[in-house]
Amino acid sequence: MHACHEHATCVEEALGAADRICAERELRFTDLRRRVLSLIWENHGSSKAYDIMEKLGGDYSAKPPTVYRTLDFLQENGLVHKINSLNAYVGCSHPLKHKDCFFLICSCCNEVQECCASHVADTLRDMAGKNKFSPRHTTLEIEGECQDCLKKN
Amino acid sequence: MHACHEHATCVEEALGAADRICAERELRFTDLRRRVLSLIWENHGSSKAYDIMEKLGGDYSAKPPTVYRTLDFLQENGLVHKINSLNAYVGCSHPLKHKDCFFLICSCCNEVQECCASHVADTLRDMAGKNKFSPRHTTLEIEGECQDCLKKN
DNA sequence: AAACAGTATGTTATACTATAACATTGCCGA
DNA sequence: TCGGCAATGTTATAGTATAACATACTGTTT
Repeated sequence: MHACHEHATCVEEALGAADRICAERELRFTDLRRRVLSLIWENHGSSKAYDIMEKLGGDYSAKPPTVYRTLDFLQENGLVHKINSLNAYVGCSHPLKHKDCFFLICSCCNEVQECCASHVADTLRDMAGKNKFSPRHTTLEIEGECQDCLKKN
Repeated sequence: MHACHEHATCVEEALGAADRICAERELRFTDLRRRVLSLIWENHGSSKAYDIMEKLGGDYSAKPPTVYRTLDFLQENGLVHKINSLNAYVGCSHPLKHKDCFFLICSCCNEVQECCASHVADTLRDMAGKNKFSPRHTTLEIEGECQDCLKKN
């Protein structure tokens, strides 16, 4: 499902992008934030907050507020997304232009693909408009089976 | 936001519809199930599981599994929907034909409007297809502000 | 009616998800 | 170096959900 065959590359790219974004915005991309983002990207699927917490373990012996605050920071800056239907978090594949994206969640291999399709966003905006509704944030998560898993089964 | 000005009517209609659906499917629409569905419909907004639990109180002194099991039953039979972004539940406005619906959630008045628009569903299905993805269930929740609240503010 | 099977509900305990409130540390400019 | 602010640590608790097992209810068969 994922286009990235050399997975270490994904992680490095994501961290590099985060470095740049934080530098531009004069935000501190601290060791903790870097480590959490890295852990999230090391997963092809989505990451649960408490799993991240355990992986931080050791030196950090992190507690919930530490993890949630870090996740909040990453979300606010478009570096990760929360998947509401899973209570889990995924790295954003294209930070900076991360508006109106949605997710294809394979319940077989657990991978999550982020998509952006402006015509989908347009359709949703039109529909909201017809209902006289002013949208602020859209949660669009489609659960199903990805191509690879369909082939296998 | 809601079309129903005589709110008691909504509740009665929803209970009546549930009666019919359960009868058709030879399911038991027990007192507990009826009561939970009624509590959900008495709210214009969405209902939290633990709030429902408290309202059941008295005679029932319900505990979490009782409430969640009842909610599961209602969901499985299309009588209520879970709003993942709120961890809350709403009554389904048109049970039996409850496929591909989505929600407009006003964060000002907390009302939730359920919508079905086949062209939205079509757009999403196309998009999934282009990504070689076979969708099973879609979570589409749009948070924003409804017409009434926009006017007021 | 009594026995039975299956569904529904009750009960106890616990897992999982998230935040409040306050303390401490670390960074950076005045 | 002092003061201020951002980041992280710490303790406690709130909020959401399920597992596992016990009991009760409903309808059918004998």
